[in-house]
Amino acid sequence: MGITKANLFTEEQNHISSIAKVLGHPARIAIVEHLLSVNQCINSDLVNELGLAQATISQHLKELKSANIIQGTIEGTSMYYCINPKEWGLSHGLFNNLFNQYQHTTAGDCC
Amino acid sequence: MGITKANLFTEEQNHISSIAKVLGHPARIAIVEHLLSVNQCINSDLVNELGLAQATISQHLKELKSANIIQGTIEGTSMYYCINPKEWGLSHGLFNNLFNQYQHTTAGDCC
DNA sequence: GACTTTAATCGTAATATTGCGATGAATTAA
DNA sequence: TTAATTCATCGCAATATTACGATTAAAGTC
Repeated sequence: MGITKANLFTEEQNHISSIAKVLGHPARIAIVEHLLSVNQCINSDLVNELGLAQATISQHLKELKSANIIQGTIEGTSMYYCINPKEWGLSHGLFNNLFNQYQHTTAGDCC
Repeated sequence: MGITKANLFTEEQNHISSIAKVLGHPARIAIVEHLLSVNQCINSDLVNELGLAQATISQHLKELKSANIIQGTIEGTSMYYCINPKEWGLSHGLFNNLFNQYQHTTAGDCC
């Protein structure tokens, strides 16, 4: 069937998994890391940086943008992309909550 | 062509994206959250908990296990699963590093 | 030995993802 | 106006993912 049964899960589970899914590709991690270090850049910068075709980078940017992880503004013929501060902070919180749920103390009776 | 060009990226980029990819499905988030709260459980527990078929849960568990996020031990006819503390801590660090790279101060000249 | 429980694996169908060449639309430069 | 720059989108091929029924294998119960 190939279609995820989103209705079985909570809003929060769907949210964090959708962020994780978008980060689940090395090119998109590389894009995000580049944006974190240079603050903002355009498509062609990333083509030079990563060695993927322009259409491929554009597609990855589209996915990052549709997940609200990045945002973009037009400037002349260029599209400047940067991290979306709000969603970035939100995602940070979601992942922190998840990872911090692990209790070393009570995890003694583990497999 | 549907195959990720892993050689273009660093070990760390491939590592964090592979963890993100595995967490990029709400069922696997739900499985991990359940393991975090009950410490250990078996396949059939998750079938009851999530409402997905046994084969589907088994497949998700396999992916979580192949990414080292969980581990399992056989006990009779059951397979007990739990969080893999080492990989969990490692992943926590990777995501923390990523999210903490965002600088509110220098991000003023953003798009 | 026959039966139950448990879960991995196989096979299959539907859908999604990845990557890129080609095309098109928009702005800037000459 | 013509040409160059920039990037989104289309269309396609290769591959991966999701979901589940059916089957199989292993261990425990009667």
